[in-house]
Amino acid sequence: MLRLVRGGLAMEIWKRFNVKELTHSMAHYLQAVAGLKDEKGHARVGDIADRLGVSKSGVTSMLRSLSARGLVTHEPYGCVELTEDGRRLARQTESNRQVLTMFLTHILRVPNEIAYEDACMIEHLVGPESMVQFLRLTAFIGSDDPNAESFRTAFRQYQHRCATKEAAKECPVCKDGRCLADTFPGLGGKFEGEVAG
Amino acid sequence: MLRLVRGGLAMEIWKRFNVKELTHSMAHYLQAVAGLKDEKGHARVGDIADRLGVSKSGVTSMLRSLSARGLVTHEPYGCVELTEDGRRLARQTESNRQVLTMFLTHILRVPNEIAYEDACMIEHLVGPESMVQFLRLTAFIGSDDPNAESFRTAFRQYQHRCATKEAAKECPVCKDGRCLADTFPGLGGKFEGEVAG
DNA sequence: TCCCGATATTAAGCACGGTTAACTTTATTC
DNA sequence: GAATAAAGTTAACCGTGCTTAATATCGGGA
Repeated sequence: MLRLVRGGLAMEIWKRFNVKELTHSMAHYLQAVAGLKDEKGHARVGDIADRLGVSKSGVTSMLRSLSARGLVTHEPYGCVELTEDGRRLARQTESNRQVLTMFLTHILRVPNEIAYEDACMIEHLVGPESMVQFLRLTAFIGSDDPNAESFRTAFRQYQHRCATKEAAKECPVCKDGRCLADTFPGLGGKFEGEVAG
Repeated sequence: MLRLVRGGLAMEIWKRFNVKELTHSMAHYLQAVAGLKDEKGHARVGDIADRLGVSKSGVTSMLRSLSARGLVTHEPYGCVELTEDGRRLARQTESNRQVLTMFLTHILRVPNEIAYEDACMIEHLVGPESMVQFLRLTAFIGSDDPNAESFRTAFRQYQHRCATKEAAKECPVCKDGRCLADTFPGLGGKFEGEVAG
């Protein structure tokens, strides 16, 4: 599956993983700097290292990369500042994480710890077009629109039915009493009773 | 944010990115092998290289890694076979991609190309607990449950309202006539009229 | 059977994102 | 104001996943 990129050359979709605006690490460095700036007024190498659980030399090295991309400024032995681009990307990633976490916990009702981890893994990889739609769906399902309210109730009931094999027999979605989740690879019935709510 | 891992040591959530069962590349190599096996009956180095758009030496090298992890078998100059584990992971990743693509295109109505790319980026990163809930939500919204049907209609209308600033003024979800999408970083109103439907 | 072309592997190198150890700079304390 | 502690940097190294170039292996035709 190819798609054109700027310049006319083609690159397989899966390979674009490595040319994303931000790597997973970079996204978290930017968020660490933004968070420290908020909380303490400044971000220093040691603070970033502590917050991310990496060595100080690792931070120095990553700051070089981020500097080269114009996302932070950092003179040796000084504080780290986000550039305008860096601030924008930090905000965007943070917002993506919030929307995804909200969707996973409130709509899908995935256990919190799992939701946090999944959101953290993909926050920098989901494009803005999808993210805004995630936000719209989350907001709408949570709204007081009467259709949303009745949907919430019905979907909760459906999730409960799917959580036990016996109840799934009367499920309007599942076929032949087989929950879709049963045919879903890698699950092995491990979700019986797992859905909160 | 820490969480315990096997062995009692703690690892920051964001760092688990690098210790996932599969890397992004590995997931796609496995899927390539599975696909070639299906389509041609066998998978050879050159076929994999062509399908993924990488060099043959890159394939050889990656097969060494996958072999070491027990996901493929490959004797020099021979064909590549998936092990039981490799097959399982290939199936799981493929299934994840399908569920995510369906959710993004059918529920969120993200343009196809964008949905494919986003699904491809995150397919190996979303845990099974979240994936099965994605599947349930997608299935339920698409079902003929009357609550689902009225919800579909209402959500489509909401998406349309949000797609133009004027209509958003009457939106039951947005506050003060400001669509949530407007306060969402990195969008800059670029979604006016973008939602199909 | 020998040779050639296709196929595959190895070798060497690169960028990334880490590590530890050694060193330098800055800050604190007396 | 020097000694020392704390903070930061550099150097050397590692594994991953690619690249190109050179080499090795395999299979089919004269």
